[in-house]
Amino acid sequence: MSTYHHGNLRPALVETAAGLARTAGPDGVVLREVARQTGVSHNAAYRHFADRDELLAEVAAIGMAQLEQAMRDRLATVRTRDPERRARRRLRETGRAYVQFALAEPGMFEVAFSAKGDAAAAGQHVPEVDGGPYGLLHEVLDELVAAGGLSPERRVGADVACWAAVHGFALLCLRGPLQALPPADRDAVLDVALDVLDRGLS
Amino acid sequence: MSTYHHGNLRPALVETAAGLARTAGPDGVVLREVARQTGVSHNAAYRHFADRDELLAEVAAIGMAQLEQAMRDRLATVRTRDPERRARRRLRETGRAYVQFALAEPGMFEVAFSAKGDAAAAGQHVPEVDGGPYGLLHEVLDELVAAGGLSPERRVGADVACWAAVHGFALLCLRGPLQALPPADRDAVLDVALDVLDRGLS
DNA sequence: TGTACATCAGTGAACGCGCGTTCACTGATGTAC
DNA sequence: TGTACATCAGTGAACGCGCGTTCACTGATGTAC
Repeated sequence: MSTYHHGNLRPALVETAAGLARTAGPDGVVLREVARQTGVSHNAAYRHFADRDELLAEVAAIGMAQLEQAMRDRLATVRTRDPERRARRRLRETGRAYVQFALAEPGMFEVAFSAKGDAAAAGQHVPEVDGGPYGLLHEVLDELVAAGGLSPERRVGADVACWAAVHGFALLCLRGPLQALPPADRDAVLDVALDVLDRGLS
Repeated sequence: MSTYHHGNLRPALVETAAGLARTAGPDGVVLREVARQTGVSHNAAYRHFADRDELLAEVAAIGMAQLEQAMRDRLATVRTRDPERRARRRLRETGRAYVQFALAEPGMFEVAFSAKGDAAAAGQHVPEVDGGPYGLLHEVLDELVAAGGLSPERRVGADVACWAAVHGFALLCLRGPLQALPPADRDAVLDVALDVLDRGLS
């Protein structure tokens, strides 16, 4: 039996679980189904994870990493030269990519934000820059300050203002009253909201 | 048996369900538990609701109504006289009340936004003014335009920008990286975010 | 006012489901001598 | 190189749980005559 002493079971389970998360969200990550799809008995996972939550937390981390990567990929497409316009453009693309990921991968997005008490985050008040989507936003806002597009005193609450705006927009589209908005309108409305943000920061 | 021909079972079930929603969110609204707490057999609900989703939708409507009421109550406390300042202040209190309700009543808030396909909303793209929290926001923004605090062309995307900001902020606090933020800091950070919004609109 | 009867709004038992988790186990692997 | 043995990483069966939903039922209510 090739599944016996699989050798690679932990990552294999995580990968399967991530697939389920993608298509079915947090509730779709069911231990027995993960085992089934990995071709292993339904309790084998307990050799590698204390319980379901531990597996889910791993998937959440993957979701966060994917979200960050999607944002980084998008940032790399900005070709603007002028430093301030460039920084401003990068900020906007950050937000666009965030929303786009959330809408393209709603299951993963939801799992990423469904982690119970994240042990790492529990200690700190505002999350310190730790990489991840928040770290990236932080970087981009720092760039904007450096380029002169944002005064240091307004830099303070900028992170949260930006994040709240795109996060809220994404969720209003996913589970809220903007559900039925056609994609084209969605982009337009998002752009207007990002304009407000842009104006509010400068 | 006083529960036999209860006479008032439907509203009684909804009320019990709302209580469960408050304390335990959508997953807490369990038909059998609702019946149990109402003192009625576990299948009696089927005389009044097609299924669990129908009951949950009713609770969601209550949640929305409560949210709106919390916002209206807060609006009534604004005493500012100068029309533009007044309108601006009212807009801010709208947002504060929204976030405050979400944090004070996370279960209800989540249920309010967890309704499956809301039949009413499915037809329209951007929800028309229908009362509810969105309708209230709409009114307040109209006031701001009337008071000269917001130009008509910037009025267009203002609804979504405002709603996304407070909705996102609330969710980052409830299920996101701002979970551990102490309440006092939370208010301060929200105020900064609302400042950005305010500046972006004017 | 009294009675027959239709209708309504509950009941109790059961179905079928799938879950997370635990138990004692066993086959595969690697290491010491 | 061969063997004994400890350890590791799986297995299969079972537990206990609670759910949503359906069924045939029955007690209570109201109405027509």
